[in-house]
Amino acid sequence: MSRYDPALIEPKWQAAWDEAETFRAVRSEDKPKYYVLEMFPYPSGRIHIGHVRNYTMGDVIARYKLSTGHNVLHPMGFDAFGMPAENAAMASGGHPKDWTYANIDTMVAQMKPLGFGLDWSRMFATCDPEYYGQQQALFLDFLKAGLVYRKNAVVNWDPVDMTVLANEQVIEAKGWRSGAEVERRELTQWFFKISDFAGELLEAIDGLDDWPAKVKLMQANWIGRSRGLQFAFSTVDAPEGFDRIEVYTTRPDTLMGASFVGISPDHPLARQLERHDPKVAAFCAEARRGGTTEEALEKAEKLGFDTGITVRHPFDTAWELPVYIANFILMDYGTGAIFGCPAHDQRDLDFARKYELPVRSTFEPVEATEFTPPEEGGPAYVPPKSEQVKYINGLEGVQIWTGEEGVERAVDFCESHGVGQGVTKYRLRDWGLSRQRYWGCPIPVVHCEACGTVPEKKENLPVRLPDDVSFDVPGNPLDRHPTWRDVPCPQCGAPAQRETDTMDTFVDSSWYFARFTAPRAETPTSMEDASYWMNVDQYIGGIEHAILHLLYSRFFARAMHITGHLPQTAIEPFDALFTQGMVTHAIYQTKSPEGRPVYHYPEDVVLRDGKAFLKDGTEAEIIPSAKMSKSKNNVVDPQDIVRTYGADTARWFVLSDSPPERDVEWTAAGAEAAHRHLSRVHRIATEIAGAPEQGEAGADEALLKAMHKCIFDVKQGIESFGFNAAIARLYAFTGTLQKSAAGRAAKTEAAKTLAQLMAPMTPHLAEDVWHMLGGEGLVAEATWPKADEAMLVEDSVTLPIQVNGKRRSEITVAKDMPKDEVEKVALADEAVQRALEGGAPKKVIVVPGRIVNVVL
RNA sequence: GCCCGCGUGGUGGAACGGUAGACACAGGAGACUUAAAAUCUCUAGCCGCAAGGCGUGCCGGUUCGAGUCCGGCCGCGGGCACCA
Repeated sequence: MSRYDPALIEPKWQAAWDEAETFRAVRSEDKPKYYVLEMFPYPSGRIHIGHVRNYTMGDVIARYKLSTGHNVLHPMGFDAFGMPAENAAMASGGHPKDWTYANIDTMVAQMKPLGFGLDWSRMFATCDPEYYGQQQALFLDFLKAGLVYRKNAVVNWDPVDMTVLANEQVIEAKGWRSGAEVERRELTQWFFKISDFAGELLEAIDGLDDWPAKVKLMQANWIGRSRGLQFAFSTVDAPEGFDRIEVYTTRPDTLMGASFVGISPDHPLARQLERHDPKVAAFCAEARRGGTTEEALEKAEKLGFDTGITVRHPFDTAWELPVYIANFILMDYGTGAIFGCPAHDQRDLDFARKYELPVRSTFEPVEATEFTPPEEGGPAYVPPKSEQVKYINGLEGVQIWTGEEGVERAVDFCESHGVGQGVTKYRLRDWGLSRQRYWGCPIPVVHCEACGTVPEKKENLPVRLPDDVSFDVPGNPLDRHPTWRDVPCPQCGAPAQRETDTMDTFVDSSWYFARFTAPRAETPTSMEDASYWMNVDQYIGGIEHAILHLLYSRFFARAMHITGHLPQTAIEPFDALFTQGMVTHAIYQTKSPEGRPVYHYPEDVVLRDGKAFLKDGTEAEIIPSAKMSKSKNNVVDPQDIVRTYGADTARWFVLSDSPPERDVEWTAAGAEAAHRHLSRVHRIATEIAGAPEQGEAGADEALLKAMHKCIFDVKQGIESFGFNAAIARLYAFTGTLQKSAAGRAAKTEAAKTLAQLMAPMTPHLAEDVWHMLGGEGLVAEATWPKADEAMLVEDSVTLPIQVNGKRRSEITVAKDMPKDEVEKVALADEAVQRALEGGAPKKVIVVPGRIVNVVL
């Protein structure tokens, strides 16, 4: 009798699938299509157990859909541009290209043994010139369609290395290499006009029925539609050309509580003042220090500079408000100027107290018990806008309105008095795509002294990255390349320079899903293929991409439609989205004599009675469920797992213990258990031949009934992403099969069905069992079993009996017993009688088929 | 700081508002074995001999009934526009 030997069977069945081209996606109209996609990986060097979980989930769906009669597209590629390749080149010489392609080779070699049902013939990397050339073509079409433009924007500037830093390279407001204090500096950069689509992208969220609600909420908040008032304050003693300051506010109802006007250090007025007043210049320079992230800005101390300029209140021209330059106001939002209402905004209140500005409430709680108004030292009063408040100092006398009513009324009032107008604004900013780096897709334009910014001609694409570059000095090698920049102007032929910025890597990942539908097309997409395969029916990836990647992709799909690269039906490219959790692993930690943590590899630790010991007997602290990280020595390598247990065990385990949307902790014991179970299934299958021809009375029927229940539950589990629940059912059914006294025919049928039900998760083992029991062809190509409804019905049901909501007993009754009968049986129950103490219940609630609750 | 999640036995987790702890790990007991491994059986939230009581991060609310819904807090995680 052969033992379960994954090292033997896994390569064998992988070869069989290759031979049969089982997973080659073929466009044909005879079957419905199904496109399943996992977020493609960055080629960091090795695949991670988290990848295994992600791709296994996709593979379960892909294989399941294949067995339900679909043409399945399940591709794989690499998101291959980005900083780590340049960092590697800086750290250890070499070229980003060599590093990246070597990593891709390694990772593909690690992925293949896992037996994913992927169409490898469609593979590409975003750093392939064939891919980024098409991306350049898209860029040129977007440019022509007015979807791209240039403007100034701030970057993190390292004044020592003289280079632009990514946010992650700014550590505590200092450059990661130089340690120099980072400055915000303006550069002219390229932008996609995503803000033109803000309203559309927001409204279309409603149609994304199969997206997680939290992702939709995050996107909606990110786009951030707000209703407010835009109006101008007239200034007193301001420089020429600044007789008005435009402000935008979402709280015009607090206008009578205004106490100052704040402008961004980058506001034109601040810029003007800066030119003539060294004190202003010093303040603005100080305000521009530190990183560019919203988090850094929010957490920085709120500072202001009194310009000495004042503005007149629109409803009381005798009332003058001071104008401050304030470091927390962004030029990108609204108009770069606000009015501050300290009573109803904590940040404004902190600011007012610091600079001794007046505080004046415009509304208070309807019932002002235990309320300390901000005037008297209380915190800013900021109730939800849906809550009713009492306007004591509003524009229209004393009123009780909700905040929403107050805002709408204030907009109407201001408009009717000629003070500004109601406007809808979005928080969403345009997408800056310029990166001052080498390892990215070159932006295909040329700067000509005579013609200005000129698009490269499409026939000259791809604009290839030069290979002869070095990374021994900071900055962008394209900038200092001796010849690459110099090209004739595509328009006039005069000497000109290429754009040296490359594209944000989010651009690469914003359309790869479309490219997979025709990966070798000579245009970015092929309409025929895109129309057939799009949309992605099921997209699977990490929650960390909830906002940017997914929003950019939604924008790109719209832009690609406008430029004729995608059909109208594909403007929402992902029909269903699933966000999976991480794979975590315990950290084993001891302390060095100096008290520093020392991390130990799992293989150097012995577990005993829930405690961890090193080889020398020292006990190590166990930190459970930690994100895997190389520096913490708690990374498990899929290759090791496959070598020890086989791919099926790895696949089974990553799906089994936790719901897919949550994190799962990798434990050696868990992997061990998964492997034991798979061996058991294999053994059961080999033993069926020895089962008696005739089973015990009723055993065949009981087994087949359990089988149909299992078919039903597993289908349910897979279709609802309840893989862990499906696996729990498969464990149970395996136990039933093992113990069954059924005859050989019934057992064979049950085991073959078990193989089919396990096939999406453990495809190699399933093929082996299927083949062993005389299944025809490949189980991967077999039709999914159908549950027989008649086998699912039970005739009696067990109901719990509660007394006052606490379970006291249970009764078993016929499934269709009428309510009043059930009530009678329940009341007759011994435990209920004891609780009643001879009295009558106040009420009896009978939920048919569910529960009985007796209320005393 | 802002936005979004999550929190259930020793552990991972299950549970259309309806028997909290399915399934699994670790543990305990037993069978088989000269012995071990492998395998199989039983057991198992906590306290308690038991009857019973207590239990889903904490406090409060809605409900006949709350892990699930609502409000407030605590802790952990994701995102915050140049990490991918």
